[in-house]
Amino acid sequence: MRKLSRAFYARNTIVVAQELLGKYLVHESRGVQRVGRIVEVEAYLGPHDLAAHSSRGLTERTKVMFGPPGHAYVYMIYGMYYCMNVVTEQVGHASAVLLRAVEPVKNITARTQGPGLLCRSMRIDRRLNAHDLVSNTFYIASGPLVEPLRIVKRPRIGVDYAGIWARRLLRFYIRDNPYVSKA
DNA sequence: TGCACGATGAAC
DNA sequence: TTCATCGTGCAC
Repeated sequence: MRKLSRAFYARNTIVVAQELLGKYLVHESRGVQRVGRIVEVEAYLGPHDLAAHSSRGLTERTKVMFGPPGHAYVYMIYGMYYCMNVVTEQVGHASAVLLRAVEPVKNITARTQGPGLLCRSMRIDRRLNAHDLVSNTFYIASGPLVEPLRIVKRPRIGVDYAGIWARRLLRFYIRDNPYVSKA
């Protein structure tokens, strides 16, 4: 397992999103290290992307998106779930990749299909917002070399309000992987 | 200071 | 299709 560096995140968001597939999300809390293999993501391309939170401008909630790459943007949705994103590109670009599903690898017992369940199963909550992912307790790593993944591209989920941006193929997942969300 | 609503998930 | 549940963003 090789921890991803800041340089990995400081690149084109669509590239980072697709390369995050097959990587390992690691979170250690209260002495328990949980690991999940990322199988589904969505790219959010900055303030001009009407589906992205950063399209509302720099606010208290979205300021992490406007910050440096390689940090976690964690927010609460519908009053009961958290969603986790990885900030990409350069400071001010306000782009991120939403992690939508992982395949359980270590110390995960609950379901992991969908962004809310992913966070619940890996004990990711508001306290991890703005956390640096180039760290020792919360990070993403690459595993042993594998054959190229078959990646499916689809429109993003739950962003129908975003006009033409809702139709762009910015949701990526590993073909035939059973842990991809059904939505 | 109030209020409509959401990058969800589950039940009906 | 409806509902749980609450922080955020914006209207007033």
